[in-house]
Amino acid sequence: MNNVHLYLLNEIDMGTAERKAREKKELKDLILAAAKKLFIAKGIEQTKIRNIADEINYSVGTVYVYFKDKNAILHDLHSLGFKQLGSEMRVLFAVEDPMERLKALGRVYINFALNNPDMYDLMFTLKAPLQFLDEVKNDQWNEGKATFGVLVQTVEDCIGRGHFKDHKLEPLSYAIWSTVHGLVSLQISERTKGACIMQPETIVTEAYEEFVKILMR
Amino acid sequence: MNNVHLYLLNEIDMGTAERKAREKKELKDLILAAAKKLFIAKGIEQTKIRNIADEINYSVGTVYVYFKDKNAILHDLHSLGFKQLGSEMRVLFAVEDPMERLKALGRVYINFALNNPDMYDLMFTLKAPLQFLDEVKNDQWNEGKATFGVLVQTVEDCIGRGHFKDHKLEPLSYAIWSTVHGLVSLQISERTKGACIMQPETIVTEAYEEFVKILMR
DNA sequence: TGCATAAATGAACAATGTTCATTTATATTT
DNA sequence: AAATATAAATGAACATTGTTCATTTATGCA
Repeated sequence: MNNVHLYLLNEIDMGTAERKAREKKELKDLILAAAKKLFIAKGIEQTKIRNIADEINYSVGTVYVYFKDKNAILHDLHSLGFKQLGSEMRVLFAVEDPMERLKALGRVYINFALNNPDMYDLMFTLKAPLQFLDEVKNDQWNEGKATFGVLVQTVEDCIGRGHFKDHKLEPLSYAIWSTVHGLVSLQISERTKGACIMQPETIVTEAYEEFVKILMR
Repeated sequence: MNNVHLYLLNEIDMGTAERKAREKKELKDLILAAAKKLFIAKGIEQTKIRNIADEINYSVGTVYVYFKDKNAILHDLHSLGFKQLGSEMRVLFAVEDPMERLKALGRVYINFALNNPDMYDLMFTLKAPLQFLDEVKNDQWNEGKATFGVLVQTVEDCIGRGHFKDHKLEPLSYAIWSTVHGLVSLQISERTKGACIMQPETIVTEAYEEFVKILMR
């Protein structure tokens, strides 16, 4: 047992450890991908852990080796959603005029929500992903904070250019967020179907146009 | 078997039938009251049919004699919620100035939601009460339609007094509904906790003030 | 009092999230 | 290369809960 021996052993150890870590991550990602696929196809409630296991040809128990419980899966997917929405939003920092950027932010947000309604529910409505935070991590909802930050930054830029005089930054930002969230969440929870006279397919974008008119006047 | 006999029999029949109908309604209301109490105390998901049965000292089966399934209970409670919210809103028709009425409608709506968060979820977020509609009744969501109607009527009155020039009635009304819905639903789904710097307790009312400022300018 | 109808019951079932003792595969040591 | 130790995967079994239905109990009527 000389130094060289030990050195080689450690090298090998490191190599296999890395590979194992990579394989673990790959299987975890596989589970997440299957979960997302099934959520989108059949809805979140209708997707059972057994379905996810079947989808990737693993046993139920394996899912629980990689995730504490269903909430943990939901939380990870919720984080993936924020990664996508966040990057779509941050692209808009390329828009110089903050008022134009603000308008575009709303459009991006609305499109994301209507194109990914289950993801949106996970990110902004369901309690499950936040329950995971309560149980396992600290209270900070970093994903939401970062995304809201993009909006606040943009509103601040607007104020810097002389808009929204006599308005408080954060309450105003929260009101704007609420409007677009309300637009899409009423649509996603199907509260526009039986209640409106006009076609529900266009009400969200039409209403956003009215909101923008009011905001910009 | 003479006519008088038949007449008396029918009289009695009618009386007992009425009493039975009343008793049936009373037990149904009892179940609903127990369900509401438990929902508020422990949350909707955490309230089991067995809990409701225990609460009123009846067996599980009895609940299913009076309600098709849990969705039916949720739908009836959702309707009760709309009765309350609707009457609170219609009181405001006493306010002559439609712009003042509009402001007050928002305050009433927000207060209702924050004081009855579980009811609000039932009325505007959860799918369950609407699933009952899909299964049993026609598609019309009459409760929502009537309540939205109060808002539309008020916005129409505002337009009649020269406000909101160049705005479409229903899209604008939907945008306003969306804002207050967004304000309260983000709060109820606890998306303000980890994301905002300021105290989440006051953010809803502060943001509503900002929205009103923008709307009325 | 006996009968018919309605109401209430609760044991049993099905679905589903979760656990854990056991088995299988992989890595390490001799 | 074989033995051993460690890690991963397994699926049967459990707990919870919505739901059903054959049976029992109560009520109204002849």
